[in-house]
Amino acid sequence: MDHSTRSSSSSATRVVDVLLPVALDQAYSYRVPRGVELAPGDVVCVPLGAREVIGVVWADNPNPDPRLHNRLKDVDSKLEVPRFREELRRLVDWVANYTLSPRGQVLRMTLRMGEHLGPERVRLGVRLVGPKPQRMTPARARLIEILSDGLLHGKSDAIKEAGCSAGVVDGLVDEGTLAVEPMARALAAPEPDPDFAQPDFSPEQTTAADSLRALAAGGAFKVALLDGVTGSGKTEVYFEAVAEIVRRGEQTLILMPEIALTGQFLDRFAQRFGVRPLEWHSELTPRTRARNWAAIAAGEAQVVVGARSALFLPYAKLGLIIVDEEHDQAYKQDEGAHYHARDMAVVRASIAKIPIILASATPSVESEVNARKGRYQRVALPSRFGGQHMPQIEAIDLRREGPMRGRYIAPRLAEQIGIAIERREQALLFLNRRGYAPLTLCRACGHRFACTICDAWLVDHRFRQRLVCHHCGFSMPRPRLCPHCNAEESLVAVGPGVERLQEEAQALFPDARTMVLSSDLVTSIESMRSELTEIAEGRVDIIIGTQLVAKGHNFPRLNLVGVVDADLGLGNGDPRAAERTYQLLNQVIGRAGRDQGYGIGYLQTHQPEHPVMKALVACDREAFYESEIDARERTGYPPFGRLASLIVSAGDRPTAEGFARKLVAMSPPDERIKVLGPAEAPLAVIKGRYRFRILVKSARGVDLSTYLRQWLASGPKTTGNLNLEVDVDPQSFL
DNA sequence: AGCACGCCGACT
DNA sequence: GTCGGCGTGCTC
Repeated sequence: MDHSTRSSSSSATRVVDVLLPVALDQAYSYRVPRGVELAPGDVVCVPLGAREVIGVVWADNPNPDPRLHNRLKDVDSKLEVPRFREELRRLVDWVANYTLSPRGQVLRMTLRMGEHLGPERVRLGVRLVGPKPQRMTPARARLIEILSDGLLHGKSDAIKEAGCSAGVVDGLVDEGTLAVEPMARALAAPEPDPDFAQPDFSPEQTTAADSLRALAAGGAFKVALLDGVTGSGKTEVYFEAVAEIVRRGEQTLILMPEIALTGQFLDRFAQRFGVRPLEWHSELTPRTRARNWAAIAAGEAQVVVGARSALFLPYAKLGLIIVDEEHDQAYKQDEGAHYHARDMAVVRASIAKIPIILASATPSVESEVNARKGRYQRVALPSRFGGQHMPQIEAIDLRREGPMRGRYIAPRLAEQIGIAIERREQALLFLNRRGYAPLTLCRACGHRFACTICDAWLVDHRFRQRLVCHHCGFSMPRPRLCPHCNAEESLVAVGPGVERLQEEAQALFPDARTMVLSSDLVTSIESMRSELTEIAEGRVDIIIGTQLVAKGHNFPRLNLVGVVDADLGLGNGDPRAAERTYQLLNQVIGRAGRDQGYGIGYLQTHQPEHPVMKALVACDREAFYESEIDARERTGYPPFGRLASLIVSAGDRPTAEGFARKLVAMSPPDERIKVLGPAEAPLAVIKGRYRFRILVKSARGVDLSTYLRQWLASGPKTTGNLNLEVDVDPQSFL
């Protein structure tokens, strides 16, 4: 009897497989305690080793592995959050499978809510309720003055405003002057009003908005490419699709490549919908992150604007995805799971059976080809809003009319900047290079300052007074003597960076107000936004910036853009170099003339005959896409073929190279697939690690992920300091 | 990802 | 003699 009871109770114990947010591909099995009901998608707390982790029930497991029978632990508890929908679980599985990442690593991105889940901490407020105290002090007077409206003020706000301590409040509470009460929780996500403001559209915009509204109302998986030149009002047009989804009571996700730079976007959204959307990015405080996560999961947040990681959040009822600036390479994540957020957004839309809008002024070649082949619906806005013209673009041939040695602003460009300043307009000098100079060398002995653990020169950063490695972060003070030959005053800075450009601009225009915008000078999203506001309000004459300035700001007084080195991105042998240069320069020059409508861009180049420069100068984007699509088709590069890159790295060169060779030797033969290399990676050493690259190239329809998985499973395994990184669909070849 | 376990250098 | 460095390897 004893025996039968035990066996019946053990067969009644349910077991579930729980996926954990750690680098594990496999789900772990846990027993479900009596009285707990669990279904796939439930968020649970389980023991893992010595700690407790949050995981998600992935499946029922009627036949747990008998080898584990007495090692199974119990699920600790079920969290009071909405269940993960099947749509999201399938996305996690899909992305893990495609990118060859452990499923747990992908799951981790969906659970980024911090440790602050649970009931909201109550905020305390303070209010004036009684007569003035008998003893009045300056601090008490300030506090009472602030509260004299009789309304409930946040306790900490009031204290800060009065410049007093919490003790002053407590004292006045004791005397009956003030009362402390809990404050109602501010809504994490106020509701956007789809009819808050009616847009004033041109006929062209109206047509585009109608198409997108129909797409949104269709409620089925469909991809639209919203292809509109800078200044054409793309954002306001896709807001109409958002409004449609808001009316349906569903959620919209708007992905942005660089959420730090979206201050103006949030305001434009508020102008259309009356409130700001919910934000999701890496700089949220843990508390806000948890609150926003919960609002998204509960479906309270109707519109979410986020960086790529927002794609993996557990939306309650996602109805539309918009990928703004879809061509931007910031969508590619190159750490941990290597994924492209635009591509995975299309995957999520297809799994969820919802529409998706890809927006860009310069679509990626991939999206452009999909639109040409009819796989994506093209919605075009070919002209600027309000009859403004696109900026005119001229090349400055540095071989014929370059600046004198050691200077970087050509006379013709300098002259135009002078004219712009006289007109009280702004000029933007664009150079995609941080710091003062990319190389420092000794005039006496030729010594060049290189990073000791990377294959790279040290970049002179005058602002920080240091020489810095851009790959590992190493930095050292700029020495007075050459460390090689001890010569004094012999070090020279070679080549330009934005800081040096500022020096030159300041020398040319001593009365002009200049400002450098570069990612290494940005300390926080807030300071960045305030600097952008300063520029937008016209308190800067010459803006000097890296690619940070290319993205999505509207500077009303900016009509002149000078690209200091238009060739910079072209020479590195990357198959996407031409595309990226075209997109970046187009975007930067598109900053000009958005309000007054007579912008002009100058391209300083050594190769004005290059197809990218010719297409830019002629404002002929068709010519660019024709030549680029043709080249990709000829060479079998994406989207006409597929690529994966394997980077093998190790603490020493022979180990890395030996492993890479062994790996290539074991690649399964397949006539549709070519395995190239190994070759030394373009950056052969980073942080003291030697890197070799293997390139896998296949025809378009080949399932590269499966091929790679089978290959790597049978190949040599990485141990010790050997590391293998797999990147399916690599974007960059550095 | 954590966290423990494990095997070699400078200290209460 | 221990404290602790972070390399290696599990975690149902």
